[in-house]
Amino acid sequence: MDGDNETQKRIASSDGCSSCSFRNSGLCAVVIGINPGTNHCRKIDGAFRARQHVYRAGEAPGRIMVLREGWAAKSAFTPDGKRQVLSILLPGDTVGGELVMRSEARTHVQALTPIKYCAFDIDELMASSKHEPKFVWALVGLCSTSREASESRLVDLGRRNAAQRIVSFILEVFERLTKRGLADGATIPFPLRQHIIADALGLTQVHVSRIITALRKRGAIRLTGGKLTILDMGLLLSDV
Amino acid sequence: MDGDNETQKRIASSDGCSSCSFRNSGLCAVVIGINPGTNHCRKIDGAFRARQHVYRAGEAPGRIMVLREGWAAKSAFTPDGKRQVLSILLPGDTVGGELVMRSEARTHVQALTPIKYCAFDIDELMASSKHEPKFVWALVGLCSTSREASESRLVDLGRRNAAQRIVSFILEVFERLTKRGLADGATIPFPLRQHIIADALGLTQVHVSRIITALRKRGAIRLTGGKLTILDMGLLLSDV
DNA sequence: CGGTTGGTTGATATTATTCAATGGTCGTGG
DNA sequence: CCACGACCATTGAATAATATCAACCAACCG
Repeated sequence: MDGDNETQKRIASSDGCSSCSFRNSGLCAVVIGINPGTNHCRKIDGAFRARQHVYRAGEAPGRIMVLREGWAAKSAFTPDGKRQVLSILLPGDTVGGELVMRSEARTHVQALTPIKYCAFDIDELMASSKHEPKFVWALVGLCSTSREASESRLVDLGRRNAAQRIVSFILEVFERLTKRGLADGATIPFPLRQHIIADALGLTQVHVSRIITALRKRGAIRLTGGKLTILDMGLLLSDV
Repeated sequence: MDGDNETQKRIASSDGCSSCSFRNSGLCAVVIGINPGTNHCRKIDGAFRARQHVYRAGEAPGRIMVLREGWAAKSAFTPDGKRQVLSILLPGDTVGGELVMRSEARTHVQALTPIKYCAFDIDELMASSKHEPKFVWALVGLCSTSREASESRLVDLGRRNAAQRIVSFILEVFERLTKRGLADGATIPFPLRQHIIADALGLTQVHVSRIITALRKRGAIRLTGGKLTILDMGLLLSDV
């Protein structure tokens, strides 16, 4: 589908955590809490270029990652090659939480922009934390959050039309970025191609184009140069 | 939407577990393992009639249940009242696992047939098991399984047509029942109304009717009297 | 400069919905 | 036993939503 060659550069920086804005949230907070001291838990920093695969279905990456910068998409493919994007991964998101339960990935994760991540070795993590209820609860939290996200996407795909899906998709991304402090008022970074949005929402790129054009003409949003601004929330919600 | 009156009968049978076919699987096995002895963990047996709500979004049922008999559906509703069935619950399934993370339900669970269940009080369960890694891992397992199910449904809704969705839905149910020993060869109980199937797959009841009719005419399945038989797996898969 | 990627637009085709009518099944009460 | 109502399934015709096909444009990059 796209010939990338898995050449992520790995930087052996033993602790970028102190400067990381996600050190106090999600998985990182728990891991750092459980393995205190300077060298909480061995990890590897790394990066991928836009469009590279982080891992593919069937692979066993053996590590769980936290996105530090950039966006990625987790997707599944039908036997006849159609793609369904299961979730959009934003900075601060955990990638590969599923690998704790089954070492072999069933989904593909692909970088949508250049990304930087930090990775924990699953075996080590399990060895040191398997019996730590705090750690396991963190996994429950991660899984539960992403299940809720899948379920609300399910409602979108099953029972809402194209315009409603796109609006609720935009709002979801908007809120997630805002919570992480990555929004600038009503403006968020929005590097997604229409094709990805289409594959996330069960639509075609052409149809996504039409609807986004309509939203723009209506004056509900501005979307240029990888930035999206919500100009009028009322108008945006007018057909949801 | 439907005037039911929550009149579940509660039978104070302190231990139906010894005769329960699900005592060695899923949540029950873990709870029994953690709280050994005759009275492993206080629980309540109960029943609902077909169509009754087990709980509604916004309620805090305060207990987690295991379905012993009968089928149920977990659904969400859009603001304009459309229903999306998130999952079909079969005998042996855990109902309300989500309530461990947030006490207030965000989904509705409704009995599709008369059901019997057995319920654990969440507070008690948490008090005795919160720090038991085995218990928490069981939650990870439950959540993870249902997330995978949501995700594969997501692929159906996003990227497959009506016929493909219906076939894969039938096969999913077939496999789940078979795993639990509730199938009789190629025949399974199938008490689902077309309207429920439609709401699970993002279709209309009318369209479900057409497609099932087509599957019957083609000789792929037999479906009468609440029983479904797969007559020809090849034919069934011919448009998937 | 030419190739590639991403986006827009129009014409047309397909898929699924909506509306509407009809018949079957099942339980309940006379 | 039959009549009744509630629920469920089937079918046809008309319509709406979305996909497909195809052309074109703009931006970007080596």
